[in-house]
Amino acid sequence: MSDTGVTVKKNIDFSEWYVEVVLKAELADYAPVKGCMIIRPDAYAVWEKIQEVVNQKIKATGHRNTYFPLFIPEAFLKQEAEHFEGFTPEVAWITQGGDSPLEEKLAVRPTSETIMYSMFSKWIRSWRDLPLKINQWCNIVRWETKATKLFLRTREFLWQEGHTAHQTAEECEAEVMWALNMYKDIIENILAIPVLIGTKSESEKFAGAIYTTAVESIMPDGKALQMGTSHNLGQHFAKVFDVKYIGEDKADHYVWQASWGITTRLIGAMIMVHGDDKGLIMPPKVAPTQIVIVPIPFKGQDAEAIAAKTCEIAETLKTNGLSVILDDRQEYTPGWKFNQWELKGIPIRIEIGPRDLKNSQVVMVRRDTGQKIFVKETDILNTVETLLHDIQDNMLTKAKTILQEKTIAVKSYDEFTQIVESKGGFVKASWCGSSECEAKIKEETGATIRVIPFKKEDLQTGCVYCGKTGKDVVYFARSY
RNA sequence: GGGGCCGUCGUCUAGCAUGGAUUAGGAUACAUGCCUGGGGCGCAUGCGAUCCUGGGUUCAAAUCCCAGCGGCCCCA
Repeated sequence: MSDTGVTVKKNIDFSEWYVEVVLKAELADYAPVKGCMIIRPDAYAVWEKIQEVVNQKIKATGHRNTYFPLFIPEAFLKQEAEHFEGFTPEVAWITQGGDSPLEEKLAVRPTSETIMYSMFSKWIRSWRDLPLKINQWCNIVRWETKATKLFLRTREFLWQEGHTAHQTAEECEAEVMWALNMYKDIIENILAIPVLIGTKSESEKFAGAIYTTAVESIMPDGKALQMGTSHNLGQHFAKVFDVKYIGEDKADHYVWQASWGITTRLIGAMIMVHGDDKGLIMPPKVAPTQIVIVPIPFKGQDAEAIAAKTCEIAETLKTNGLSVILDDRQEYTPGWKFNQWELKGIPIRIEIGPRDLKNSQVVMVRRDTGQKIFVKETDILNTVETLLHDIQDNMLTKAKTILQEKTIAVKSYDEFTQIVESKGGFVKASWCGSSECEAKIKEETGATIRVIPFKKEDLQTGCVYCGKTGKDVVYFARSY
């Protein structure tokens, strides 16, 4: 047994498991610069798949892609006080160009609200220019000081940021919810990760927003992970960047704005939620390779027939739009290849050996359950398509069970701390709405409010911390 | 923010306590040839190391000391 495979069990040492899967499945690597990562082809392909789906959804609703500069003048960031205060601890600055110091230092964008809206004020003149709905795919930098965690916490990462301007508060609010639901849909249906949605508390909201909505999920170690955010910026930025339009009523009005984003973090979530002791498990809808075909050749004339058959099947699958690898490498044994492709998380493996040739069949093995199925040659295409759907469904179902198991409603603070400190997960509790209680809970347990759900609930108890009338039932958790 | 652990061929690691002779050793990977092939196959040969970086101590440093860089874990 070599150490090319994962050497620790997911439920024994989760952190180590995660590092090994990421490195050994060749998803990413540490860069020579602290806090930075290299996204390798298999992971980048997942990102491209996410981009494809997001692009399709945002374009269908009239958003267009753009590109804004990486550098933001200091004055812009300072324009909106709360925004500046929120981001300044983790902004990277450029203070010198070539040999000469800059007169005004430039921020490496931590997010693009300010530079974008400075342009919005130039572009928006009349109500006919609205809504303005743009998006950009880019890298951003947030100068983290904590330990690097590939995909989850790096100083530079990739994301998508949508920015819109509207005539009315209602329309803006609808945009915020539209983006949030789009994220929920993609994350659940493409990445097979079930999520909670809701708003963030005052202390957790985006710096400069009126309110922030978020998509949150729970990881197998009981920590929550924010999967995407959609902010209602109201008119805060419009007022400081002077983004105004002349309305049908001939009067000047400030626009209402929304911004929303998802990041390459999603890939980290996918790895954590779905992987097992053998390595990665890719949801079929994002898998760069959906099927791997492994010939089982024996010496003698069968070998050629098997090779021909595997080629033929690979071609058929490819022409039907499936992504296939035919692993006909001579230097590895079938068993070795099985392990390798399982590590990489390919959803379906097809084996073809002499026995199968004789019986006009193939062996299919699904990555999520390990189940072996004998399939008649004539049924291959149908079975593959059914299986891919089943695997996708099964992965979501499994993940939903985990989410359920890891969501526990509590009525007392004792119960609360006990759960947060033992198994973690989402702890559902009443909260009076005060940021003092929220801060105390964070200080004492490390748990923060992940979301305040849109659907009001009543646990029939007062605030889990102070006992006063519960305003909302919210989800707490320690988080990444 | 606080504490701890770690860094030696591509990878995993021995050596470090008690400084010098192991030529810095092994495994794995890689290359070549043969052999194998339904769960990490075997044999042979070969290639492969600024012992993380910089300084210090010493006749002598992978080994001891200091600083830095990078990674991991725990606590808040």
